[in-house]
Amino acid sequence: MGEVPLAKSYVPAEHEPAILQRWADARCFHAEAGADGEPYSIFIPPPNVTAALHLGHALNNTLQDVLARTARMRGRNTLWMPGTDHAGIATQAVVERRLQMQGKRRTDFTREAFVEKVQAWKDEYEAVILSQLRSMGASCDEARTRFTMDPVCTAAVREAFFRLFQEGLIERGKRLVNWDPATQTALSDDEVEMEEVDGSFWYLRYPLEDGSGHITVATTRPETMLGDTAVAVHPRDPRAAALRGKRVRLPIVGRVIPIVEDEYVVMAVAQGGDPSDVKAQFASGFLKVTPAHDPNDWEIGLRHQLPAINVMAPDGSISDRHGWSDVSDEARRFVGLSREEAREQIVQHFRAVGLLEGVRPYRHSVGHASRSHVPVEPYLSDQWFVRVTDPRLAGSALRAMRADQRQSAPPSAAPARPSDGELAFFPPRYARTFEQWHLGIRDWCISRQLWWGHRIPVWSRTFSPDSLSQQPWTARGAAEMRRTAADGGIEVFVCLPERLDRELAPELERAGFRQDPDVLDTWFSSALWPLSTLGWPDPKRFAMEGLLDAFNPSAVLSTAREIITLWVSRMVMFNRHFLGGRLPFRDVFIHSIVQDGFGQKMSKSLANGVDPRDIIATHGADAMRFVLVQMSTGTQDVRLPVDVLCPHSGKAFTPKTVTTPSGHVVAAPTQACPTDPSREMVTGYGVASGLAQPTDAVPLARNTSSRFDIGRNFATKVWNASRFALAQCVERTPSAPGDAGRGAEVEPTHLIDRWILHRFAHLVRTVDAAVDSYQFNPIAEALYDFIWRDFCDWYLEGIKPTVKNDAAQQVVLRCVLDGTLRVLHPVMPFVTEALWPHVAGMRTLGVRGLELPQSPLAATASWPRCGDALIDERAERDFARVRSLVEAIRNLRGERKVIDRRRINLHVTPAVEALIAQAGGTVETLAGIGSVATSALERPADAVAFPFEGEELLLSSLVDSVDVASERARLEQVVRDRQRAIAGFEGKLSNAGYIAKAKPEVIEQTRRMLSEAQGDLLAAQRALDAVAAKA
RNA sequence: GGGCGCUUAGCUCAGCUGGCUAGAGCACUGCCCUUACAUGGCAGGGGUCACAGGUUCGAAUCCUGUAGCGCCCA
Repeated sequence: MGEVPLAKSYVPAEHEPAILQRWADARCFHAEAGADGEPYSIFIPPPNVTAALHLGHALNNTLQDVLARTARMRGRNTLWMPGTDHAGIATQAVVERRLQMQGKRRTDFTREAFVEKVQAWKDEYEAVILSQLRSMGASCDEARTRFTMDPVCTAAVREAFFRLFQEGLIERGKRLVNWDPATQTALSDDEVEMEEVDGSFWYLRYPLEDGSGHITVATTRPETMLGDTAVAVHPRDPRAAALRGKRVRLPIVGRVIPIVEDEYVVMAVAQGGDPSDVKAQFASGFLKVTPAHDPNDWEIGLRHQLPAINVMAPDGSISDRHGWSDVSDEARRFVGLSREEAREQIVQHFRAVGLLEGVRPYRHSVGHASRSHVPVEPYLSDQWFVRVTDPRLAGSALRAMRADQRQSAPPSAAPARPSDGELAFFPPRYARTFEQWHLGIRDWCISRQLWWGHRIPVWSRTFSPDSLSQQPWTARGAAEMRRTAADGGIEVFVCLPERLDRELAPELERAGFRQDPDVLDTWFSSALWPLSTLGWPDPKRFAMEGLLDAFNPSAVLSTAREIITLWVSRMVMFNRHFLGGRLPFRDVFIHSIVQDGFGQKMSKSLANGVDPRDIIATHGADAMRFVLVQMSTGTQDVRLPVDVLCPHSGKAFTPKTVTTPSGHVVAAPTQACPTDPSREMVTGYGVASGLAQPTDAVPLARNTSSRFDIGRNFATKVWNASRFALAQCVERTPSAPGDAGRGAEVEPTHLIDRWILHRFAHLVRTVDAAVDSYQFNPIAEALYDFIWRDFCDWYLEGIKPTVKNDAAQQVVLRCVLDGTLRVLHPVMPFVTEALWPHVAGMRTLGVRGLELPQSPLAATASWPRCGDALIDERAERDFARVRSLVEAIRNLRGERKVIDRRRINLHVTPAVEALIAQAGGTVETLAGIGSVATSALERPADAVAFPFEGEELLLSSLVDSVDVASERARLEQVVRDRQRAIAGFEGKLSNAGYIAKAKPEVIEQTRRMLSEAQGDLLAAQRALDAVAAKA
């Protein structure tokens, strides 16, 4: 080790595979429950198996890896649990779409055969996702990789469902759900996207029953009028009193329905509605109430005990077989029409009979199914629900919140639970999202009419009341629930725990019971992720003893904003419910969203996401990780302009764009080669939209982005700085066996050595604080500034003349390099691991106060421990003076275009001479000084003066001849500059309020700066006089 | 409708509890292929901190309002 000379530059692809292999061989990311160190765990938010990961995932996983690697190096027993999610509806949809292209449908197959096809898709993408994670350097415990439909996860789902069922927290209910008539399944709220559509407001006249006239309702969905069971008016509407107690006769249907008063109704402007409210401008003041087909009407129906009449079939057509019984002859001709046709014909009818008062165009947002893109129908149907509104669930989630992040008092609970008040959000503002959600939470519909997912373990049968005998199932370990159906029959629901499947399921089926065909909402199994992956409820069965107690609760969940309600909430509720109040994680970190160059979120459906493997190919994994960490600020989402990489020429270019039907800007399906326009390529959007297919001649183009250049350059810089540092350490003293890095220690004496150690200690402190508060951008900034500016620009340049012959300085150099690679490792694991054998292999002596125990791998090296001995404020101050002196001189050199090679002479005062002596050659080296003269007595003919710390210093032999005019101009500029500064400081100091109220140290600092500026001014004026004398 | 965020250099973004002359990277200009690094070095130009009020000795930072952009929930 340490003998192989380092190549001239760091080429990621030449190192990454070998390093991955090194980590795999060492199994250094595998965690066991009983291992040394306090447990630290993170559960990966399992990515959907619908598609490969994009940079949004890469961002989240990089941040988790930074946390995991840091924890591991700090000596924590660290588990990062990887895995993937089956994503019921999304995955089924992609597979169905693929079948559709072959002209087939799901129903052409048996359920088992179809599920097998989805399984094949899952296997393919699971493998892709896991390999993406691996190539990013994610330090997951691969041996523990889980999939949400693994047997171990299924066991948890079954147990959770059974317990909730037994506890009365699962119920069968007729509710309005978001129904997708195309796929004929219920959708959760988050599977519904609002889209702006051009619709209309139709104004329909409903005659009053007593023949005294009519009222006019305004609606955007006239076809639902068949199911109207009331008309509502705002109680403050001036017309309400006269109508109180009256009824209307519903046209077409003939149903006589009441007029109710409800504050939900938007008043028309003419009746006192808010003129600035668009709805009020369109409102008639009367609202048709259709509880079975509108969520707001459903609520009104509940308030006024109105019947709900469902007039549609699951496919969205008008139907008299799903709850509509009072079908009149006139209404019969609408039965069987699609909802679109029904709308048209009903409007037609109203027009024909003179009851259509008007139509006004209206643009409004309508919920669309996120997968099938058809308008969602609020639909009354039988579904399974989890009663999350129960205090045992939602209330428990609220009580878990940390007191300082809560706006409202938590619901009281007896008894208090162990993790009450421990859940914290970073950034804290997201606590509000969590709290608001739980305060307004609604029961959670968990059935999905799909084939891909966890099948609902409930068997049911309807009995007539007289034939219902004693059912034997509960006595044998099952749970049972009964309810009376609309037709008077008794429905019996039997829920089986998994262990009884084999025995009881066949018996149930023989007894006429049928298993619910539906599957559970994906989030049901996701909600159990921190439990199921650790073997709950039966760790022995899966050889996972001890894991649950060691690694649950986890340290932190890192996820995106919208997940707070979808997933975070449900994990908190379930984990606490099933583990006696224990939280699934103590901290929740919400990361920023990666957008494309047009400010659009990267998404699979838009295909504007960039595959992390593309960036790894062009820039390397470390470069990608560094930039992602750097982009992670607490406030803003991140814009990432994406370029296309031409497969013909290898050139990156900005693609031509098109606007999609949905109004998004994306790279056009095909692009021309930037050097040879006759050659073309296909973009990711081209493939995803089906508008283009890659071929040999027109291949798929990968993406890249110049945003990652800085990361690539930084990795190169680290590599070369290390290479140089290693080359300086000529006097290698091989470490004695067994002395494990705690041998003799060196006490640094050079100012520059003391300074860099101080800076290093400061770096570690900064990174520690940033990691602990989940502030990722400051981690990257601190590393970059320290390594590039402090270490490379100042330290390495400064020690060049001395280090070769100074063994003690070599020790400092090696130790700082070693420590730096450690602190950098969590962000850039590959380049640090590649350098590690060379650097670690060379370490012999240590520096007092800096603990760097030896380790065979950077990944398992311990985090640097910096003692107080490294803190040296004095060195910091003195070196700051050195820097400003060097900068002043360089500034003059730059202005005069003095080439770097040319040595110049410096004339200084005794005070500055002392500083230069203390710096021990650093000033001469960094400023290109040939000689330092102590006397300001004589002024060489070619002298150029500059102020420094209030004194006049001179440089000579800068150039062969001095241009007096430009010299004067420069000095006059200095004078003006200082005069302006002095005026500023004096203004402050002459302000009585400032003197009276500002902090003393602030005033003191202003005074110091004033006096220095005054000294500088005098020096500049003296120099100006000297120039004038010459002219 | 409720909630949250953003607007700082040409571009992408820092700037925490108010206090040095507002920073970084890229881009731009000049000089330099000096034996770690041209994926580099040195120097430089560039900002009425969206707008209008207010609080304060002092505001990019705190408060109010206005305009624009975006996200989440309903």
